[in-house]
Amino acid sequence: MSNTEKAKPVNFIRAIAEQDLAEGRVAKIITRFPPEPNGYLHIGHAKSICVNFGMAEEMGGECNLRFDDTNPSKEEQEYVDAIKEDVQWLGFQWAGDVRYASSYFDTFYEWALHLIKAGKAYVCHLSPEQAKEYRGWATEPGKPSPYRERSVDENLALFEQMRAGEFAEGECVLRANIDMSSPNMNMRDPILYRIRKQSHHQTGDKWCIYPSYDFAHGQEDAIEGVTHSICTLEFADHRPLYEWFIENLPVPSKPRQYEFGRLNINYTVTSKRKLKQLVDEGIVQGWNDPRMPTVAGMRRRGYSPAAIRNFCDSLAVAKTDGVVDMAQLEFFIRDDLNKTAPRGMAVLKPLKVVISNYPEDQVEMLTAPKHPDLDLGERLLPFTREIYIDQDDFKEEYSKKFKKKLTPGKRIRLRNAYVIEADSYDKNEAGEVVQINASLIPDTLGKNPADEINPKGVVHWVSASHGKQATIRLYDRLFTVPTPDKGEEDFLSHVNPNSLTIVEGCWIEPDLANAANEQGFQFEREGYFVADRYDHSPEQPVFNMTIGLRDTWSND
RNA sequence: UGGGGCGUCGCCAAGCGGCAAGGCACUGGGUUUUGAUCUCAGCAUUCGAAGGUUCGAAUCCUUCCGCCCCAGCCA
Repeated sequence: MSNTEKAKPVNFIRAIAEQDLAEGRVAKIITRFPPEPNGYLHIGHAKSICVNFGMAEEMGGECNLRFDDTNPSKEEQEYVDAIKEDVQWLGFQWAGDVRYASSYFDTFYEWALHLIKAGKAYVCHLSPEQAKEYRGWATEPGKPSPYRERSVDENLALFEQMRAGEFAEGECVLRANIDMSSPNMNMRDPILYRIRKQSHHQTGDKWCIYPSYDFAHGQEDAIEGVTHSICTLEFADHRPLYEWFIENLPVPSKPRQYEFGRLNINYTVTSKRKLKQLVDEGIVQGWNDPRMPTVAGMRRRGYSPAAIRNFCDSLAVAKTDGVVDMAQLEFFIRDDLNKTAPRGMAVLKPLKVVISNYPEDQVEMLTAPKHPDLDLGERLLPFTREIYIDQDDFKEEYSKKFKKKLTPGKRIRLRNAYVIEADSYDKNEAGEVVQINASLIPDTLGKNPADEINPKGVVHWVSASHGKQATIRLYDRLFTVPTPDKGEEDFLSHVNPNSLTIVEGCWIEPDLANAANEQGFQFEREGYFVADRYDHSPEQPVFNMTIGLRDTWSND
């Protein structure tokens, strides 16, 4: 491997774009990210955003944000707002104003008229069931609709009636006149317009007919001068139709469509429909639940935009439809947070330690760097006679395996503080260890004990009298199987019932209570945590676990 | 099944006729007041399968096998 730069994953679309630029086929790369506002963006969209905005950015081009809002029955303004926020949070800015397919509806209507006049579109009164029959099947060609031969004038009049609301929903549609025997089902007289008597989040009640995806998408691209229209593999079959419209309509430019493999990650789902189901059925607490693979969820979980972008950029843009390991995403989350997150100490399962030879009323303000490498300044750690350590860091019996834990008669380094030795411990009626009685080894601040009996391990701690209490929410994967949406059973049957654990009564070092919402930290020896975007306050601190530290030792 | 797309290490993925990059994961060593980080090392005689062409094939040709997508008045 070269030590100056890492091998970058390939992007075959980018290679095409570079060639188009070099050969002068296009003067500037224009891409677009075209979500339908029918749900929140997820990690798969994040990759698409990185591809579209990233390519434009790096190649001196532009990328539009365009809502593909051609179906009012599924779309909402809430989603429009959330999507805009997510794109910007990821660190991208679209060229000019936000675009809407719906703002081109007048043009699409004119173009529909254009096709009718050219004898290339007709109003079809077949019912949905009949249309399905007429469409034929893979091995058998479809039959022409009995309405296919209507005259131009009749079609013009009928289409005007459709537009005027004189037909009921489902009564008729406008179809293109292409090829009922095409092996590509998309070419068997596809629908251009259907009736939807619903108000639209952008256009209100202006229309009761709405263009189909196929009749809209390429033309939207053409209107905006998009040069490279990038979408996922399942649209490859639509490309001939995309091109048919571009060829048969007086469009201002000729965009080209390219498809790449959609991003899948194991132990989660990336389908707006399924994510919506998790929300609607109350399995999670909303689209921005930290367990969700949505951009808003990952944000609330404490994933940084940089980490998400690094992950997306590590993925190749290719035509294979694979499933990426969650571990790969997690690597980039840790990688970024390790480099940037201030350190702190938090005790999740408190066990009191009383240091018998430390004066009861004494408080020493120790200092510790906020980051081991970065110059983020120092924090103050009050050290007192009573402190808390984690229950897991004390073992009643010493063994080689527990050499890094505190055990009776053994010493341990308190992180950023002194070395102590456990003298005895107390149990309650239930037999649980409730208190450690220890003694402080003098003159061990920043140095090893004079007797050279050095501690083998380091544990984190919080002052019992000066620490603050906090609620910490722990997360586990949302599904118990790698591919919850494959196989026979409903994906909901694989939901992990223990994906959320709320731990009350955790102790955090005092400064941490003042964390700004959304500030991420590394709680040393535990993992990365973020002050909840909505629920955290200095009075009632609430942290969400972003991800645990890499753990290479077998826990007992 | 007709059409479209894809099959290279557990996962992602280079390679495009000259003798298998890289990342994640994993394993082992070193450093360490985070069992983290960092660091060093290991990790496909083999490229879905079988034939063929060639001095030489993951790369070319045949056939076969497997997986995904379309058959909504969804996008």
